[in-house]
Order: sequence, then structure tokens, then C-alpha cells
Amino acid sequence: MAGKRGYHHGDLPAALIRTSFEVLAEQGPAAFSVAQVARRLGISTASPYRHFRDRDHLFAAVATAAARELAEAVRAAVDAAGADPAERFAVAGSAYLRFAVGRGVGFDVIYASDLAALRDEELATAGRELMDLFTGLADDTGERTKPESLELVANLIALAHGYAALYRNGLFASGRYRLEDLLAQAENGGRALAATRGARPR
Amino acid sequence: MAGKRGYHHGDLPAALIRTSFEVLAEQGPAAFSVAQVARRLGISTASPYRHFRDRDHLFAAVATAAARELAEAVRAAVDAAGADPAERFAVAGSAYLRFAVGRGVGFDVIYASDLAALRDEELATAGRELMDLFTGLADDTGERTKPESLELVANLIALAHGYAALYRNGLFASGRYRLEDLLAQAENGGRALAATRGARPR
DNA sequence: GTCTATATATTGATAGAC
DNA sequence: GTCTATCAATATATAGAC
Repeated sequence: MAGKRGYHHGDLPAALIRTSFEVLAEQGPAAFSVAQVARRLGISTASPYRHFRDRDHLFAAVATAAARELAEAVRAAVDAAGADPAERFAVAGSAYLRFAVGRGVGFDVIYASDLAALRDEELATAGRELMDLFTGLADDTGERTKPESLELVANLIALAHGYAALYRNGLFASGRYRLEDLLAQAENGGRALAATRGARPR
Repeated sequence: MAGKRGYHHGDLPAALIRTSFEVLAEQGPAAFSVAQVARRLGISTASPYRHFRDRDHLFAAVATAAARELAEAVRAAVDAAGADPAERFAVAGSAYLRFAVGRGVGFDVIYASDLAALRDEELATAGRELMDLFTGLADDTGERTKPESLELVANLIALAHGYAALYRNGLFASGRYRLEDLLAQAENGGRALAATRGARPR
């Protein structure tokens, strides 16, 4: 397959998304560029525009894939965590952290305000399902009103995302911090958050 | 002062730092550029290089100023919060969030790994004092070993920074979230974190 | 469907005039 | 100490050949 001379790809759109993840993992969202992705694939900088209208449309496709993969990673981690709701909730936070660091993509990309303007249906759906996953885990931790559940989710996401952001560049990037330790800390934080009001049905 | 023809400034270095804050507040660290700062000040793009060796040295000066102002903002908020240690700790988190959103600068800039290579003594000192402030507040919340205190600080910072990052771009940037609500949520989160093991001397 | 070539914009940084 | 002018990178995006 793809044995002819010149530059070919069985599935360039898929290859573009895959390579975009590589760039994001190594340099983060801010440094992401269509040109760099094209260069890595050994294709011209014009080729991506045959498949994605512009930078943002490629980015949206990457964000959609990321939302799905993140949801899958969280589900897997939670399933492996046992039955205790607070534990499952806490593990969801560390799974987020691990994914965001490893892939260079987090909620900042998946829910980026720039991408919201695109009104991409697939991305919106993937994003909604991802949020539903987290709110479901929060609901299981105790009797809560809907706003209380949402606040709990927001706190967990903020905690995990903050760790990820500061690990990539900032306070925890100095080399004095090991990711494994931060994962454990984020889990402890998640447990503390889950322990607030109503954690166990009264 | 500065009444002569042509472009003058009583204190261009200070004006560069001030204007840098404006750019950061409006566009964030990723979009920060020397050229844009110069444009805003109505000076040539060459002028800043008379006062700062390069982009990173200007950035370091901004980060230093930010570290000091942030420490001041946290101190003021904490002083206004009363005597309860857990409350003071929680308020420090929301003060961080408010500052990071308003100024466009947080621990990602102040402790940026790029700037660490500069070995700027003033920045290092300001950064250390900022961390000491937070660890002091954490220590007051209960009997803790040093690693436990550091973990508590890390959790608070991550929580607050995550909110700030996602408010600027991401989950909370959609317009459906009000900053005041997020500030309250971050404070609740801070209280939950402070309530972990040893929050009150046993 | 991919390429070459190009137009346009922005950036960081320097040399040299005033 | 500020300016004009300039260079080299790098980016997005398009037109047209193959």
C-alpha cells in the first residue's frame, strides 16, 4: 500500500491527526502549527489544506479525537479503581492529569473558545459525553444537588488541569517534581474534594 | 516631562513592563511579543532591545513584578479574611485566581522553565518569597510534616491555576461561567483541601 | 491528491544614522 | 536613547501545474 513513487499516504487526514498529537505532546498547543505537522510527515505545507479548511478545522478534529481518547482513558482508570465512588472520582482526576501531560491536550484544547466558533457537531458531542462521564462519577460520591455536583466536577478538573499546566511549564516543570508524585497528590486532592458535604449519604 | 518632539518616555523600561502586563492581560503569555508591546507604546521595535537584552529578559522583569504584585494581592486578601487559618488558606487560592485572570500572569509565567535558564536573581528571590507565603498559610492550617504542607500548597495552586487557565481558554471560557462564581468555587475547594488530615491540631 | 511557488503577515534581533 | 531599515525565520493560506 502506498508503494508508488512520490509522496503518498493511505489516509492523510488520519496521519495529520496522528502527527498533530505528536507535536502537541512535545510542544503543547501554543506551538502547534500546520506547517510543522506537514514537515514531520514529509509533505508540502499545502497538502493539509486539501483535507482541512484551515488550521482551526484540523485542530478541531484533533480535539475531537482527544476528547474520545480521554474519555476512554478515564473509563479504563476508573474501572480499574474498584467500587468506592470517592476513589473512582479521585482516580478520574489523575487519569486526566496523565493524559494531559502525555498527549499535550486537555480541556483547554477540547473546549477551546476558538473552536467553539466552529460549531463542530462531532466535537460538541464528544465534549458533552466527556463531561457527562465526570458528572456521573461526581454524582456517585454522595447526595448532591445538581449545582453541587457540577461544582465538584469543576474543582476536580481545575485541580487536575492546573497540575498538568504547571507540569508542562511552570512551578512543577523544574525537574524537581516527578509526575508519579504529582499523580498521587492529585488523587489525594480529589479524595479531599469528594469528601465535602454529602460524600456519604447521611 | 517628555515634552520634546519625537518619541520619549521618562522611563521606558518601566513603561515596557507596564505595557507588557496589558498585553498579557488581553492575550495571555503565549501571544506575548516584544513587537506588539513596542507597537502599543508607539515606539520602534528596536527600542526595547536597548533596555532588555532579548525577549526573555523583558519577560523575566515582568515575571518578577508579577510575583511581587501577586504576593501583595494574596497578603491583602488573607489579611481581610480574618483569623481562621483554613479560611485564610482558601482565600489565598481565590486571590491567586483573581490575579491570574486579571493580569494574565500566573505561576506558569513566574516559574516558567524557559526563564529558569536565565538565572535571574531578582526573579528567583521574588519566586521564593511567593512560595514561602503560601507554605506559611498551609502550615497554619494544622499539624503537618513538611512534605504534607508542600502537597497542600501544590494542591491549592493547581486548583487555582487550573481555574485561571480554563477561564482564559477552555471549559470555563464559554461565557456560561461568571468569574465571581468560580472564585467562590475555588474557595470552597481550598477549604476542602485544608480540611484534610491535621487541619485542626488533634 | 499532492506538489511547487508565491503572497502576505508577524516575529526576534541587529546595524548604523541621528 | 530612539529611530529607520533590514534580515532571517516561520506562519497561514492560495493558485495552478501535474
